[in-house]
Amino acid sequence: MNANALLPLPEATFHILLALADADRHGYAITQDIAARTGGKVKVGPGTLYRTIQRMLEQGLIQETRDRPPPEQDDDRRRYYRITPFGRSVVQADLARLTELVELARARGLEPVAEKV
Amino acid sequence: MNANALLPLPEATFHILLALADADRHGYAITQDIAARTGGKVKVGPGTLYRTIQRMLEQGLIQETRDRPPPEQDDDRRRYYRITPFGRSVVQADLARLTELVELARARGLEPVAEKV
DNA sequence: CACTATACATCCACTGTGGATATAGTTCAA
DNA sequence: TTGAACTATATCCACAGTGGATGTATAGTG
Repeated sequence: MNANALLPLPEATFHILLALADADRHGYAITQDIAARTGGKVKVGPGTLYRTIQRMLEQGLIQETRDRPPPEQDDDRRRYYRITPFGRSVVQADLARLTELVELARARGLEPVAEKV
Repeated sequence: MNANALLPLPEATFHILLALADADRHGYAITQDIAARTGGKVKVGPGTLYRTIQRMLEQGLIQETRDRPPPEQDDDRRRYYRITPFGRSVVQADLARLTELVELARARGLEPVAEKV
Protein backbone atom coordinates (compact mmCIF):
# COMPACT_ATOMS: atom_id res chain seq x y z
CA MET A 1 0.00 0.00 0.00
CA ASN A 2 1.38 3.36 -1.09
CA ALA A 3 1.39 6.14 1.53
CA ASN A 4 0.54 8.82 -1.02
CA ALA A 5 -2.67 7.04 -2.01
CA LEU A 6 -4.22 8.14 1.30
CA LEU A 7 -3.36 11.83 0.90
CA PRO A 8 -4.62 14.34 1.64
CA LEU A 9 -5.51 12.96 5.07
CA PRO A 10 -8.85 14.03 6.53
CA GLU A 11 -8.40 16.51 9.39
CA ALA A 12 -9.49 14.03 12.04
CA THR A 13 -7.14 11.32 10.77
CA PHE A 14 -4.19 13.68 10.83
CA HIS A 15 -4.92 14.79 14.39
CA ILE A 16 -5.45 11.24 15.63
CA LEU A 17 -2.12 10.17 14.17
CA LEU A 18 -0.44 13.15 15.87
CA ALA A 19 -2.05 12.17 19.17
CA LEU A 20 -0.62 8.66 18.84
CA ALA A 21 2.79 9.78 17.59
CA ASP A 22 4.41 9.85 21.02
CA ALA A 23 2.28 7.44 23.06
CA ASP A 24 -0.42 4.79 22.94
CA ARG A 25 -3.78 6.28 23.80
CA HIS A 26 -7.42 5.21 24.11
CA GLY A 27 -10.22 6.89 22.16
CA TYR A 28 -11.40 9.39 24.71
CA ALA A 29 -7.81 10.36 25.60
CA ILE A 30 -7.19 11.06 21.91
CA THR A 31 -10.01 13.64 21.85
CA GLN A 32 -8.67 15.24 25.02
CA ASP A 33 -5.15 15.35 23.64
CA ILE A 34 -6.25 17.00 20.40
CA ALA A 35 -8.26 19.66 22.21
CA ALA A 36 -5.39 20.35 24.64
CA ARG A 37 -2.71 20.41 21.97
CA THR A 38 -4.62 22.87 19.77
CA GLY A 39 -5.72 25.07 22.66
CA GLY A 40 -9.35 24.04 22.13
CA LYS A 41 -9.35 25.18 18.49
CA VAL A 42 -9.81 21.66 17.16
CA LYS A 43 -12.48 19.44 18.65
CA VAL A 44 -13.14 15.92 17.41
CA GLY A 45 -16.61 14.78 18.47
CA PRO A 46 -17.51 11.15 19.21
CA GLY A 47 -19.12 10.57 15.83
CA THR A 48 -16.01 11.54 13.93
CA LEU A 49 -13.67 9.95 16.46
CA TYR A 50 -14.93 6.38 16.55
CA ARG A 51 -15.83 6.25 12.88
CA THR A 52 -12.38 7.54 11.96
CA ILE A 53 -10.63 5.08 14.30
CA GLN A 54 -12.55 2.25 12.62
CA ARG A 55 -11.43 3.37 9.17
CA MET A 56 -7.84 3.83 10.32
CA LEU A 57 -7.73 0.29 11.71
CA GLU A 58 -8.93 -1.04 8.36
CA GLN A 59 -6.32 1.04 6.54
CA GLY A 60 -3.57 -0.23 8.83
CA LEU A 61 -2.66 3.24 10.10
CA ILE A 62 -3.20 2.18 13.71
CA GLN A 63 -3.58 -1.05 15.69
CA GLU A 64 -5.44 -1.89 18.82
CA THR A 65 -2.95 -2.99 21.47
CA ARG A 66 -3.24 -5.30 24.46
CA ASP A 67 -0.58 -3.35 26.35
CA ARG A 68 -2.33 -1.52 29.16
CA PRO A 69 -1.25 0.67 32.06
CA PRO A 70 -1.20 -0.83 35.60
CA PRO A 71 -4.75 -1.67 36.78
CA GLU A 72 -4.91 1.27 39.23
CA GLN A 73 -4.57 3.71 36.31
CA ASP A 74 -6.70 1.70 33.92
CA ASP A 75 -10.37 1.49 33.02
CA ASP A 76 -11.88 -1.71 31.58
CA ARG A 77 -13.94 0.17 29.05
CA ARG A 78 -10.95 1.68 27.31
CA ARG A 79 -9.55 0.50 24.00
CA TYR A 80 -5.94 1.45 23.40
CA TYR A 81 -4.47 2.27 20.01
CA ARG A 82 -0.94 2.45 18.66
CA ILE A 83 0.37 4.05 15.48
CA THR A 84 1.86 1.56 12.97
CA PRO A 85 5.09 2.16 11.02
CA PHE A 86 2.86 2.60 7.97
CA GLY A 87 0.74 5.15 9.85
CA ARG A 88 3.86 7.05 10.78
CA SER A 89 5.08 7.17 7.19
CA VAL A 90 1.64 8.38 6.07
CA VAL A 91 1.54 11.31 8.56
CA GLN A 92 5.03 12.22 7.49
CA ALA A 93 3.98 12.23 3.85
CA ASP A 94 1.01 14.43 4.73
CA LEU A 95 3.26 16.68 6.76
CA ALA A 96 5.47 17.08 3.69
CA ARG A 97 2.37 17.94 1.65
CA LEU A 98 1.31 20.60 4.19
CA THR A 99 4.81 22.05 4.27
CA GLU A 100 4.75 22.39 0.49
CA LEU A 101 1.33 24.01 0.67
CA VAL A 102 2.65 26.63 3.08
CA GLU A 103 5.66 27.28 0.86
CA LEU A 104 3.39 27.58 -2.16
CA ALA A 105 1.30 30.20 -0.39
CA ARG A 106 4.37 32.19 0.60
CA ALA A 107 5.61 32.03 -2.98
CA ARG A 108 2.35 33.77 -3.89
CA GLY A 109 3.19 36.60 -1.51
CA LEU A 110 0.96 35.47 1.34
CA GLU A 111 2.11 35.63 4.93
CA PRO A 112 0.23 34.06 7.83
CA VAL A 113 -1.51 36.61 10.02
CA ALA A 114 -0.47 36.80 13.66
CA GLU A 115 -2.84 34.84 15.83
CA LYS A 116 -4.41 35.86 19.08
CA VAL A 117 -3.25 33.47 21.80
CA MET B 1 -17.97 38.41 9.18
CA ASN B 2 -15.13 36.79 11.10
CA ALA B 3 -12.36 35.20 9.04
CA ASN B 4 -11.89 32.35 11.53
CA ALA B 5 -15.52 31.26 11.14
CA LEU B 6 -14.67 29.86 7.70
CA LEU B 7 -11.70 27.80 8.88
CA PRO B 8 -10.52 25.25 8.10
CA LEU B 9 -10.91 26.07 4.41
CA PRO B 10 -11.83 23.20 2.09
CA GLU B 11 -8.87 22.17 -0.08
CA ALA B 12 -10.43 23.54 -3.27
CA THR B 13 -11.21 26.92 -1.68
CA PHE B 14 -7.65 27.28 -0.42
CA HIS B 15 -6.18 26.50 -3.83
CA ILE B 16 -8.56 28.81 -5.66
CA LEU B 17 -7.64 31.67 -3.34
CA LEU B 18 -3.95 30.96 -3.96
CA ALA B 19 -4.57 31.00 -7.70
CA LEU B 20 -6.19 34.43 -7.42
CA ALA B 21 -3.63 35.83 -4.97
CA ASP B 22 -1.41 37.39 -7.62
CA ALA B 23 -3.78 37.91 -10.57
CA ASP B 24 -7.39 37.89 -11.73
CA ARG B 25 -8.23 34.62 -13.43
CA HIS B 26 -11.20 32.91 -15.07
CA GLY B 27 -12.49 29.51 -13.94
CA TYR B 28 -10.69 27.26 -16.36
CA ALA B 29 -7.42 29.19 -15.88
CA ILE B 30 -7.74 28.61 -12.12
CA THR B 31 -7.80 24.82 -12.63
CA GLN B 32 -4.77 25.07 -14.95
CA ASP B 33 -2.90 27.24 -12.48
CA ILE B 34 -3.53 24.85 -9.57
CA ALA B 35 -2.37 21.83 -11.58
CA ALA B 36 0.74 23.68 -12.80
CA ARG B 37 1.62 25.13 -9.40
CA THR B 38 1.38 21.77 -7.64
CA GLY B 39 3.16 19.85 -10.39
CA GLY B 40 -0.04 17.98 -11.24
CA LYS B 41 -0.46 16.67 -7.70
CA VAL B 42 -3.63 18.64 -7.08
CA LYS B 43 -6.41 18.58 -9.66
CA VAL B 44 -9.66 20.44 -9.21
CA GLY B 45 -12.31 18.98 -11.48
CA PRO B 46 -15.17 21.00 -12.97
CA GLY B 47 -17.72 19.81 -10.42
CA THR B 48 -15.67 21.03 -7.50
CA LEU B 49 -14.45 24.14 -9.31
CA TYR B 50 -17.72 25.79 -10.31
CA ARG B 51 -19.58 24.77 -7.20
CA THR B 52 -16.78 26.11 -5.02
CA ILE B 53 -16.60 29.39 -6.97
CA GLN B 54 -20.35 29.83 -6.43
CA ARG B 55 -19.98 29.33 -2.69
CA MET B 56 -16.99 31.66 -2.53
CA LEU B 57 -18.92 34.44 -4.28
CA GLU B 58 -21.70 34.07 -1.71
CA GLN B 59 -19.19 34.17 1.13
CA GLY B 60 -17.55 37.28 -0.28
CA LEU B 61 -14.14 35.64 -0.68
CA ILE B 62 -14.02 36.53 -4.40
CA GLN B 63 -15.86 38.82 -6.81
CA GLU B 64 -16.59 38.55 -10.47
CA THR B 65 -14.88 41.43 -12.26
CA ARG B 66 -15.69 43.29 -15.49
CA ASP B 67 -12.00 44.02 -16.08
CA ARG B 68 -10.92 41.89 -19.02
CA PRO B 69 -7.75 41.50 -21.06
CA PRO B 70 -7.60 43.10 -24.54
CA PRO B 71 -10.04 41.38 -26.95
CA GLU B 72 -7.33 39.54 -28.90
CA GLN B 73 -6.36 37.63 -25.72
CA ASP B 74 -9.91 37.25 -24.47
CA ASP B 75 -12.72 34.71 -24.89
CA ASP B 76 -16.37 35.71 -24.48
CA ARG B 77 -17.23 32.60 -22.54
CA ARG B 78 -14.82 33.37 -19.72
CA ARG B 79 -15.86 34.71 -16.36
CA TYR B 80 -13.09 36.47 -14.46
CA TYR B 81 -12.71 36.46 -10.69
CA ARG B 82 -10.74 38.59 -8.24
CA ILE B 83 -9.87 37.92 -4.61
CA THR B 84 -11.45 40.37 -2.13
CA PRO B 85 -9.61 41.91 0.84
CA PHE B 86 -11.74 39.63 3.02
CA GLY B 87 -10.72 36.64 0.92
CA ARG B 88 -7.10 37.58 1.35
CA SER B 89 -7.42 37.82 5.12
CA VAL B 90 -9.16 34.43 5.20
CA VAL B 91 -6.38 32.63 3.26
CA GLN B 92 -3.85 34.25 5.54
CA ALA B 93 -5.73 33.03 8.58
CA ASP B 94 -5.83 29.53 7.10
CA LEU B 95 -2.16 29.76 6.26
CA ALA B 96 -1.47 30.57 9.91
CA ARG B 97 -3.54 27.54 10.89
CA LEU B 98 -1.55 25.28 8.56
CA THR B 99 1.73 26.68 9.85
CA GLU B 100 0.68 25.87 13.40
CA LEU B 101 -0.34 22.39 12.30
CA VAL B 102 3.12 21.78 10.86
CA GLU B 103 4.77 23.09 14.03
CA LEU B 104 2.51 20.89 16.12
CA ALA B 105 3.56 17.83 14.15
CA ARG B 106 7.24 18.68 14.53
CA ALA B 107 6.73 19.15 18.25
CA ARG B 108 5.57 15.53 18.26
CA GLY B 109 8.85 14.46 16.71
CA LEU B 110 7.57 14.09 13.16
CA GLU B 111 9.61 15.28 10.21
CA PRO B 112 8.28 15.49 6.68
CA VAL B 113 9.63 12.78 4.39
CA ALA B 114 11.65 13.84 1.38
CA GLU B 115 9.49 13.94 -1.72
CA LYS B 116 10.28 12.62 -5.16
CA VAL B 117 10.24 15.55 -7.63
C1' DC C 1 -12.80 12.90 -39.27
C1' DA C 2 -11.88 12.17 -34.60
C1' DC C 3 -9.68 13.74 -30.74
C1' DT C 4 -8.04 17.13 -27.58
C1' DA C 5 -8.34 21.63 -25.62
C1' DT C 6 -11.00 25.59 -24.11
C1' DA C 7 -14.85 27.09 -21.26
C1' DC C 8 -18.84 26.91 -18.54
C1' DA C 9 -22.36 24.25 -15.90
C1' DT C 10 -25.11 20.47 -13.59
C1' DC C 11 -25.82 15.82 -11.68
C1' DC C 12 -24.99 11.56 -8.91
C1' DA C 13 -22.56 8.97 -5.72
C1' DC C 14 -19.30 8.83 -2.23
C1' DT C 15 -16.55 10.38 1.82
C1' DG C 16 -15.95 12.96 5.98
C1' DT C 17 -17.86 15.74 9.68
C1' DG C 18 -20.83 17.66 13.55
C1' DG C 19 -23.98 16.91 16.84
C1' DA C 20 -27.58 14.29 18.97
C1' DT C 21 -28.65 10.13 21.21
C1' DA C 22 -27.76 5.85 23.83
C1' DT C 23 -25.65 3.36 27.63
C1' DA C 24 -23.43 3.15 31.93
C1' DG C 25 -20.36 3.85 35.76
C1' DT C 26 -17.93 7.55 38.65
C1' DT C 27 -17.16 11.82 40.98
C1' DC C 28 -18.26 15.91 43.12
C1' DA C 29 -20.62 19.94 44.65
C1' DA C 30 -25.07 22.13 46.05
C1' DT D 1 -28.67 12.90 48.24
C1' DT D 2 -29.39 13.97 44.03
C1' DG D 3 -28.44 15.67 39.94
C1' DA D 4 -24.92 17.44 37.04
C1' DA D 5 -20.56 16.79 34.86
C1' DC D 6 -17.05 13.62 33.55
C1' DT D 7 -15.29 9.23 31.61
C1' DA D 8 -15.81 5.94 27.88
C1' DT D 9 -17.58 3.73 23.85
C1' DA D 10 -20.75 3.46 19.95
C1' DT D 11 -24.41 4.47 16.48
C1' DC D 12 -27.48 7.50 13.79
C1' DC D 13 -28.98 11.42 10.86
C1' DA D 14 -28.22 15.39 8.23
C1' DC D 15 -25.10 18.22 5.93
C1' DA D 16 -20.76 19.79 3.47
C1' DG D 17 -17.26 18.93 0.12
C1' DT D 18 -15.31 16.15 -3.60
C1' DG D 19 -14.58 13.32 -7.93
C1' DG D 20 -16.00 12.11 -12.10
C1' DA D 21 -19.38 11.73 -15.66
C1' DT D 22 -22.24 14.19 -18.68
C1' DG D 23 -23.89 18.10 -21.30
C1' DT D 24 -23.19 22.06 -24.50
C1' DA D 25 -20.44 24.47 -27.72
C1' DT D 26 -16.43 26.18 -30.33
C1' DA D 27 -11.53 25.87 -31.95
C1' DG D 28 -7.51 23.66 -33.22
C1' DT D 29 -4.63 19.56 -34.53
C1' DG D 30 -3.14 15.15 -36.37
